Amino acid sequence: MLDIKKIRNNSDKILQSLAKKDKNISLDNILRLDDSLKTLTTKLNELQADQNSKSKEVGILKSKGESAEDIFADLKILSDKIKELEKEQRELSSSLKDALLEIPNLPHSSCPQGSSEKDNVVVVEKKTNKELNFNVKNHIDIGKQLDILDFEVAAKMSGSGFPLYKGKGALLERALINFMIDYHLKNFNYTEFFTPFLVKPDSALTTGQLPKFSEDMYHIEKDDLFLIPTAEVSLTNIHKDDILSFDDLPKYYLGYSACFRREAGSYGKDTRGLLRVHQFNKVELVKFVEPEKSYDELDSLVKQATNILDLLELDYRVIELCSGDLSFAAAKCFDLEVWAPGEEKWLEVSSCSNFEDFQSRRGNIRFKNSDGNTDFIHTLNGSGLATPRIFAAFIETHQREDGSIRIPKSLQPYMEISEIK
RNA sequence: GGAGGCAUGGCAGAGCGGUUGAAUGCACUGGUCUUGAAAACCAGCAAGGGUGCAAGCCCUUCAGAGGUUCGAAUCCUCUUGCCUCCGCCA
Repeated sequence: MLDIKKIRNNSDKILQSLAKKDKNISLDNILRLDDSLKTLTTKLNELQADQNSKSKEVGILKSKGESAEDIFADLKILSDKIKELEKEQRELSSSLKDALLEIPNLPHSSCPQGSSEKDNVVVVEKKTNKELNFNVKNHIDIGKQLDILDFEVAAKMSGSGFPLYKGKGALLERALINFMIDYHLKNFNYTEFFTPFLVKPDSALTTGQLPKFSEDMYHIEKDDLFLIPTAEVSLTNIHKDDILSFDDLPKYYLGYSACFRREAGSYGKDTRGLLRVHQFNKVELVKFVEPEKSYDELDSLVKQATNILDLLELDYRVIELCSGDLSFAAAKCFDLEVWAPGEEKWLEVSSCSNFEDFQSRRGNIRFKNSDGNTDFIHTLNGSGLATPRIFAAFIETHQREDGSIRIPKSLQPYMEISEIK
């Protein structure tokens, strides 16, 4: 959520900046509502001040045992008027808030300009694996041949888009998750969480999934709960409505979760096998940091996620998203993509974003700064990483001519085998 | 699922329908004292909004939403959360 004061005072600049993300945004309605609300509030405050002072007089008279009947007539009129204005104020401010919740975050000035993914910038590209000089298979064929993935059986019970990992495949999936969690825990100062997978609407509002993107999530109607599309939702809401103390910052949180996404409307495009699924596993990193440091924290976040790919011996690139390709809540974002030689495609396996104070305003997450004043904190998150596409790229990259899969050194302790065959 | 209890400032914890934004303690900040620290003493210390160059002034907020009343932290209703007991259960 953007700061209404900033919108009020710099509407042209803000609109210009928003247009880099979405040209169709208008602030007219918001400015109009804000103006009405301000006028109304000023008037209401005057009446309330009058009411307060007169009520105080009543208190004094009563304590002396004197009659206050004369004042009551005045107060009755005041009271009626105030109730009327208060109702109007409630309506106005809730309309204003609803409108503000629909406005995306401003892109950071350093983001490349552009309207779509075509304008994204490759900042790092690292291909260290040798070209495979045999008949390269894709992950679906490998999965079938080694009997580690079964999409047919999964579809029988859940429909398409729900992978079933089997045998060494299930082991590999579990090993990847544990390896990634341990890596971040051992090398950086993260606190591990295992969070709820279902959350209340308010939580999804904090991180920006609601109100605009309710169609993307699974919703349990009976209990009004949403299945989390990412652990970002639960991890960020740990501090909803909190005021964190400056000495406790930065806070680095990590959590594995299953992630659930409806992916409505994405049929047919890159949906084969593990490429786009409704349920997947992800280790998520979330940071709560002071505003001055959030861009340094973004850099280190990207590095931390990237290191995993180095250790898994995968080919990858880091993409800096252009303004037009940024998500709703992000001010700046880097995507990590791995090369899948069987699919012959780059697969997005991580998204590392700085939200600045966009989420913290929505979730009312604040901190006491070094001056002792409270201010909204900056939040960041990054996948570290999402498994299904890692899994696909992993078995495609490490496949051998004889059909087996090589397990890199880093992962061997987690699997206790050096190959899947 | 059934029965009951509770919800107040960073924390703990008072609070009669009326000069209560809210006693007190802890924590925190500044000062006095001290070579320094501790202790003691003094002072300050909620958030949000409006207005003003500023000092300041005004308004709102006692889980949330409604209601009663001239006036609500205090009374009523609903919602949410937590706790205790019973039932069920991996």
